[in-house]
Amino acid sequence: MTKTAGANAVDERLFLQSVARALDVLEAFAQSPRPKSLGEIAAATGINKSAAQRIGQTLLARGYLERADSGGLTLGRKLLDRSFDYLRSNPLIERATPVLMELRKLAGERIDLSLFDDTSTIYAIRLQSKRETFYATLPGRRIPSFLSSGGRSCMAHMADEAVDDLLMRSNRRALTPKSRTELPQIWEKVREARAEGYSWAAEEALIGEVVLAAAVLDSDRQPIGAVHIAGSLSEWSIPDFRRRFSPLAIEAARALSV
Amino acid sequence: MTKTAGANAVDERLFLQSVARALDVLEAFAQSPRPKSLGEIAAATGINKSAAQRIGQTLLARGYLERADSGGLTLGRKLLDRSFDYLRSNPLIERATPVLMELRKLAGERIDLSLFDDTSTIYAIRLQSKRETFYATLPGRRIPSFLSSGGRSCMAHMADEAVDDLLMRSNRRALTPKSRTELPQIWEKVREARAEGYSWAAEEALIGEVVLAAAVLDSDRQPIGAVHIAGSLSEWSIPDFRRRFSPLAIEAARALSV
DNA sequence: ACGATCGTATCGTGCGCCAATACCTGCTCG
DNA sequence: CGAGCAGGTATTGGCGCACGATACGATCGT
Repeated sequence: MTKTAGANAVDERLFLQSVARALDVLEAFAQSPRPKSLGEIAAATGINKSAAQRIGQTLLARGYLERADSGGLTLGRKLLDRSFDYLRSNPLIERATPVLMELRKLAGERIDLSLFDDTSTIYAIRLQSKRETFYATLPGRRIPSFLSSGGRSCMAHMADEAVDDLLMRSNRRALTPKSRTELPQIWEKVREARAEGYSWAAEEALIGEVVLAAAVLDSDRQPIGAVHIAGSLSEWSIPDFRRRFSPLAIEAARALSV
Repeated sequence: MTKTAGANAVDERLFLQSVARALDVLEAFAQSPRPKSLGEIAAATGINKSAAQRIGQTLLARGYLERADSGGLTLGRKLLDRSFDYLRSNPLIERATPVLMELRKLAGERIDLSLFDDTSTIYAIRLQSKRETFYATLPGRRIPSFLSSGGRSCMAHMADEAVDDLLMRSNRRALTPKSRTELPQIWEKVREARAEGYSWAAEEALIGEVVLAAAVLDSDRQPIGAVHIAGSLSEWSIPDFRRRFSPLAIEAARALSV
């Protein structure tokens, strides 16, 4: 449970305990999304049963929790509304959508837009390819920045110290046997991304998958996200894939920058 | 702002005011997703500036709000995590994903999975078609049940009185000139859906679009969602579209039921 | 029949939140 | 140039909301 410390710290006296607890309850489902009883919620969040009851009832009344068939509580549909509002509110996503649709038509492969969020990277928009058979590539998924091509392409636009700092704070756990977890290996990819203008990764997050990504920059030239193109190694060699799609990703990312 | 009244009412004494207010703040962005100042938030939610400040700081610290460039507050990326958790937690979505992917490969048109939520219908999964050019079809979008093919296909599985009740509670505002807003017109479509096993709608939500949908039922034979297939009227005549895709939608919905 | 665990309900107390207020800063006016 | 406004930030005393212990009936599995 990273506390999002430092970046946006807040005066303790302005911090609402009950609101934070309510968020704790919702976040408790991140670890295991199964329905939970009041007792489980209390245990998972470290609050007592009474508080869990009150928070549960409140979130239930508002639709952020729902009764499960089992009698327990599950996450509620209202959460989708809030994430919809977020997607609408983000100007990058608004202007990215048509560009990404066009890109997918052109490339014919899966296109993702990821948002750079420090040590992790969030897939915000996912446009499946025609022959996609991989399991649930849901929007909202987070991937560690250090092993995603999108994260590395963003790091390529950061100062060396900032990259080092990010990598030090990352929990560098491998997702596949091919995941690069050692600092020199990752730095090598970051430098490559700086030279080439994009980054690529083969089977570092998912076996059989090759991805390349180019960073999207804001008006201060800071990376805010990346455009990904993902394909299957059963259909492409890595050199062919890079040669064919890297110009497309770079061009799309450039169009979305600033 | 429907209050989700009745369905899950709650003892007032267990209702946490500050949690509800925090949710009010997040929901305030639904009306207009632009960044808001503390004053705007206070005005939009009916709380005073002090409370808005405290709630804002708390949600900011947790990542559910972020500072906008302008200095105001916007929705935060953390909202995407919660909606991701919801999607993972919903068993229908889990088992639907591979089926829908297969369906899209087969149909070649846009596929949606919607969740039936009383007077409105939420698009939970959206698989774009190759030639999709329509503007941003984001997941989490809500459409009134009465004019969506998915909503009507769900109504077809409800008792007459329940349908009447739902329609009476709906705000039957047209989205396009072709939207059916009068009760007899809607009932006609519901009866048609009962007879055919699916429902269709042409240009009732979006000009140039034809959609058909079949309901997904739970173990109690209650409708919980629908499988949609959407195409463009520039490519299909309505009879051709119905003839070709209705069996696919019905079959997929049946596979997902129970 | 039983203990365990579920959700629900009650209640007195304490402290966490309330709202008013003041402060500082950067605007945009006249 | 200074008044005026709206922005975010910080402080405070007092009230009332939320706290947590506790108890209740229902439903399980044994």
